[in-house]
Order: sequence, then C-alpha cells, then structure tokens
Amino acid sequence: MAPTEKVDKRAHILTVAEQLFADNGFDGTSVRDIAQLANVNLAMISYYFGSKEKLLEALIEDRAGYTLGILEELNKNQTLTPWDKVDRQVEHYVDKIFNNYKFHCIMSQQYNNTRSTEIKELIINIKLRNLEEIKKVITDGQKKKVFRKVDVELTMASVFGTLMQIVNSRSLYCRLLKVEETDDATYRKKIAPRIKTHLKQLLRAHLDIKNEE
Amino acid sequence: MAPTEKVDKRAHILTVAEQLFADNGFDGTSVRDIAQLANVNLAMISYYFGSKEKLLEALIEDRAGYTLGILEELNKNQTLTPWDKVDRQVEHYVDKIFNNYKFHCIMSQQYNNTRSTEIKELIINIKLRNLEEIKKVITDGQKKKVFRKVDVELTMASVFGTLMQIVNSRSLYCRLLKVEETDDATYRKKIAPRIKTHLKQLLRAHLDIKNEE
DNA sequence: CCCAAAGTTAAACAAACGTTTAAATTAAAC
DNA sequence: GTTTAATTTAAACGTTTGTTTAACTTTGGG
Repeated sequence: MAPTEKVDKRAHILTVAEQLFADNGFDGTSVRDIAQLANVNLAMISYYFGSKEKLLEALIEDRAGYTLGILEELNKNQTLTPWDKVDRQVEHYVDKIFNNYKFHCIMSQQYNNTRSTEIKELIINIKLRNLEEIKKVITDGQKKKVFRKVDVELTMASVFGTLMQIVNSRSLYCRLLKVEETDDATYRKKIAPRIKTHLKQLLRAHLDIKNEE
Repeated sequence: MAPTEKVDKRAHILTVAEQLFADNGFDGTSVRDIAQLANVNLAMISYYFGSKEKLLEALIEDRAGYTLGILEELNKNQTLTPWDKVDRQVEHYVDKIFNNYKFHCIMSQQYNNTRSTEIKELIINIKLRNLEEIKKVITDGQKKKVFRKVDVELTMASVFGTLMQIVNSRSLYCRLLKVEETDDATYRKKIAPRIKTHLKQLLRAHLDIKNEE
C-alpha cells in the first residue's frame, strides 16, 4: 500500500462510506461494499467504528462541524448591510452544499429513515443550529427596516429547499435545465452561479420593504 | 376477516407498503414487515406483485396518476388571470402533497437510492410532467406582461423545494415552527395554510413585473 | 356435484447481512 | 532483542433477507 494511503485509513473508510451511503442509501450499502471499495478488510470497520451505525454517526459528526463557523463569522461583521449579508450567505451556502452534496444527501435520507433516535437528534440539532444563524440575518434586516415582514422560518425553508431540490434530484434537473449530465465539477460550474443569481433575485423581491402589502 | 377488508387485499398491501417504505425506506423494509403489518401471508406479496421491487413499481404507478389531471384542467380555464392561476396551483399543490406526503417521501428517497433504472425513469417522468404543467402558468403570465423575467425552472424548484422541506423534515419544522408534534391531521391543519400564504406572498413579489430590475 | 382456476398457507431455499473470533503480522517501548 | 500492544487477516457465527415450493383451501361455472 502506498504511504499516502496509509496515513489515515479511518478517514479513507469514511470517504468511501459517504459515497456509498449517498448513492445507495444506508440500508442499501453493506459493510462488505464499503470494505471492498475502500480496499480494507471487512473486520476493520468494526475495529475502527464498532458497528455500521456507529460509522454513520462518526461520518455525520466529522462532516457537520464544517459549516457553522463561517456563518457565525459572517454575522459578526457589523459593517455589512442586511442585503450584503443575504448575498454573502447565499454565496456561501450554495458553495458549501455543492462541496459536500453527498453528505447532504445522506442527511436528508437518514433524517427520514433512520431507526436510531440518537442519529435523528444529531441531524436535527445540526440543521437547527445552521438555520438559527440564517434567521439572525433576516430578523436583523427587519429591525433595521430594510426587510419587510415575512414568514422567516418558511423563507429559510424556501432557500434551503431550493438548494436541496437541485442537489438531491440531479439528473432530473439536468434534464429540466437542459444541461448534459457529466461529472460533478461541470454540473456545479454550470448550475451554481445560476442558483446564486436566482436565490438573490428571489430574496431581493421577497424581502424588500418596498414590496410591503 | 371482515368482508370490507376482503374487498381488495392488493390495495391493502400497497397502503401498508407505502407507510413502511416512507417510514423506514425501501431497503429498510422487509417483505416480512409488510406481510405482518398487512396481516397477509408472506408469499402473497410475490403472488400479487412478483417481487419486492415490482411492488414498489406498482405503488408508484398507482399513486402517480392522481395529480396531473387537476393541473391540466386548471390551465385550460382561460378566464383566470395569471395571478389567479398561480394562487390556485399553490392551493392545489400544497393540499395534494399533504394528502399523500408518504408517497412523496418515497419518491424523494427512491429517486436517489434505487438501483433500478426503470423506477428512476418512472419517477423522473412523473415529476417532469408535473413541472411542465406549472411551467405553462409562469410562461403564460410572462407573455401577458404580468410576470417579469425570472428563472422559470429554478422558480419551480423553489416552490417544490419549499414544500418538500416541510413534509420531508416534519419533526425538524415542528420544532422550528414551534408546533407540537402530534398526528398528521393537526400538523397539516396548522401548517398548510401558513405555507399557502407564504408561497403566494413569495411568488407575488418574485413574479410581479413591477419588480423588474 | 365436480373440477379447474384462483387464492392461501407453512416450510424451505440459497444468498447476503452485521458482527465476532482467534490467529497472524506489524509497530512501538524498553 | 524481547515483550507488549496495536493492527490486520481469513474464517466462521447466527440472523435476516427475497423468493420459491408444494400442498392445501376456497371459489365459481358447467
């Protein structure tokens, strides 16, 4: 085995598991599938993680920390106008979700189907923390009389929902958006800017206090 | 067995399978689970459907036809203004998806995880047909100079995505929207009107030609 | 009443599943 | 160099999986 691979076999298993879980689902992936694709012995998964379910927990915990920090930092910057903050959060969120869309596929699917209460709570808390950070931006803009009165929670659901639609149903939107289905990178390159523009335009109209009814 | 149950055992199996697939996923549900909850012999599922995967196909085909007709009818009504059509489609769509949210959960999850190309194509075609019908309403309003120029496909993704967020991540949004988590009916009663209001408001601002940049 | 078709059953099938074992190998500490 | 711990391995464990079998009961038409 090459020395570069040897460095962290645990991380390598996580990456392989992430891909398989995203493609075939948790129950649709066997530990033998993971072991084979990762080129490790079957027993190593129990050895490192204890069980298949613990492996999923480890995966979620590993990937979850990635986001929150950037969002919080964005909010602390007091010089930005509410509109600037919205634009930047859209930029950041679209990039982030495209970067680990496989993980977000797992989050969506596992949220619904897992029988483990711990995993479900884990996922809910991660999502809630992220949503709270976005919520601050909108309520802040409302206090400053820049944004109108809207349903804040459902506005977040619309932003997040738009994104999840695109990444979760890729080949559907490839056909709908008339983009040929190739690799991840080109899909992202073509779609990500378009989503950013759309979400900014959507939020600008939706939040603008001039559109108050 | 009561004569009412006897009427259509096949339909009963489909209903039970729909619930279990939605709750535990396709791979997370065994044919024995279905047989037990439906109170039928294990072999009856092969007898009626041929296989577990054929059962899923039968379920999708059975549930899919339900929607399209109403959407088409709505579009033919020429007396309605584009705004009326938007409002009515929102009303209809929200109600429809709440009515069979379990089925839509299965559609979302299976779209991503199935290894069967036929099922994937089946789901894509159902969704594309539905989306085409919505698209007509928006492009019609644009032709009549009532709606501004927007990204039509992504606007649909936003509407559909908002809804899927709410029905797919129920207990998350129960907590976020501060609604206690009880049965389906009360959840729907409290949330559905709120979603309708939000989506109409969102689309009104987003589509209005007066907000043209 | 009979008999072929449809429906239903318990039992069995091989394959795949997650996990464990106990022996073998490698690494690190002294 | 020896010893202890960590890593890796092939094999096996007992379940559960989807599906099939072959016998049994029910049904409806002639």
